[in-house]
Amino acid sequence: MRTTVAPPGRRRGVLRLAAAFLYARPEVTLLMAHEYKAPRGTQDVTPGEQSYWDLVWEAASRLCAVFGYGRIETPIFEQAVLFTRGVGEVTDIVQKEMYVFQDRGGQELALRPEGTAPVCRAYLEHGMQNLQQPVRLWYWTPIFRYDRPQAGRYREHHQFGAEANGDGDATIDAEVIELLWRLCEELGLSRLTLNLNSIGDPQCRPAYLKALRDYYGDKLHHLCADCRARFDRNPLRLLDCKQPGCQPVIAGAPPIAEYLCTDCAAHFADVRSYLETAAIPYVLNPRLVRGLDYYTRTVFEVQPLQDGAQSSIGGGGRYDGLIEQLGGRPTPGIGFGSGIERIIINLKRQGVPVAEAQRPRVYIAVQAPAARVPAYRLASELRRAGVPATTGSSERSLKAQMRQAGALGATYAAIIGDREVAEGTVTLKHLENGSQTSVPVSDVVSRLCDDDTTG
RNA sequence: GUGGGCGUCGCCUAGCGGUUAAGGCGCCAGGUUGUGGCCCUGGAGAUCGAGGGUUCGAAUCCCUCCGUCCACCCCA
Repeated sequence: MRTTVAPPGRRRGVLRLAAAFLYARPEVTLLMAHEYKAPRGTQDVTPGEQSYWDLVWEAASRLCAVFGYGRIETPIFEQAVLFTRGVGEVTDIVQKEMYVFQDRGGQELALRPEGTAPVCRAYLEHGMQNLQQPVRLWYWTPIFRYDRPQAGRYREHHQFGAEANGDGDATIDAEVIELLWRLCEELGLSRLTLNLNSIGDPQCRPAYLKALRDYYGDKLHHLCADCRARFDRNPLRLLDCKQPGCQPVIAGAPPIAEYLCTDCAAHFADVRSYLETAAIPYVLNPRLVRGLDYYTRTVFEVQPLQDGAQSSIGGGGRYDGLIEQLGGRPTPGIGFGSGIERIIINLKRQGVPVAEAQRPRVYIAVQAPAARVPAYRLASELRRAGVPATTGSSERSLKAQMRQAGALGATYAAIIGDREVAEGTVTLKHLENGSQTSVPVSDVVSRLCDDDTTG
């Protein structure tokens, strides 16, 4: 005998039909719980996380003030050509990671994929060449890259960065590096390495690249597929391949230090000596190269000692050709970008303490309907006096409100009920030692302002 | 873009062909009449990521997609 239950396929069909019917009614659609999710690779920074962000923001802004850098904010999107021309057409950032779109007027725009080019654009646009040089600027901004997300790598992340334009002297290199390093110090991060290298300039780099290609030319069959691609596209990158099989070849490669022209070599020696003067513990890393086309001479990067993958928490370098590339007069520049999320990951890993969440000083519990207005008036007066005050809801029992007061970490609970309304008082309970007293309403504000230490 | 692991209440986890899908945290409500944190009791909360398939029967097996994590690539 056949069962009356429809086979699964058909049952689902019926359900689908019902669903289609429901969805056809807009008022129902709105009620259906829908899966709204933050886009892939993005995240919400909830109140519980803010202490970390505040910590980094405060250290960064304080240091920038000390170093004499002024904050600049540039638009979150720019003409796409700014980046294709500035960062380099063949870089990964431009080729496969930019969020590019057309606005309704047909302009090609890009969500900012890095911080340096916009700052240089603003430098030119505002005629900052006419200010005292160098012009020292810093920024804190979201950065967008269409990448495959993983730990510490997001499609939207935030960077704190600094740029000094208009002065090619090695002291500026040292200053900018010192700023980044001091940020790490101030935040209490330890076990970090500051890698340093010089990749030369248009005078000497071509000769080095030729030497590198000559050396690699007959060894391509020993290399990984990535390296064979790098050989054509970006030979400097051959040097920092992590494949074990490529290491012997890298070890025998000509070191760039021997190919630096006298100017670059002298500049690099100066940078190093300034860093030593400031006791900044750098490590020379002849394999350190950077992925953006605009870098010249000094390049640097701060890394945690641990794991290798996308661990860099900040890096940068000199870009003496960039401003000219963007249409300005030849103008030297140097800067860095640091990833806030990655800094925070390391703060957490290293257990760096952060401020605990903001807690109300007083929680005002409403015991009876007659107390609603007096309770709200008291809350308003307290806030006006700068005392963090949170009110309970008269819809909940006193017990529930007291529980909430404790959960929020309030120092005091101010209880107002029929008795207090009649007497013109509030019952003030100190939640840590449990003591409570009756206080005239008119005294509560001064009592909670002055009395900072005891109950 | 390439390769791999994983997806069960808000969070952490059990279950791995037939269970009313279990527990902890958190949340809510009680433990007598106006009071928190500990304890006790109860409750709400999960179409087991989504869609398809195999099967009498699927959270459990297969496929696709999505998400997430790891490595590569790249970078902060």
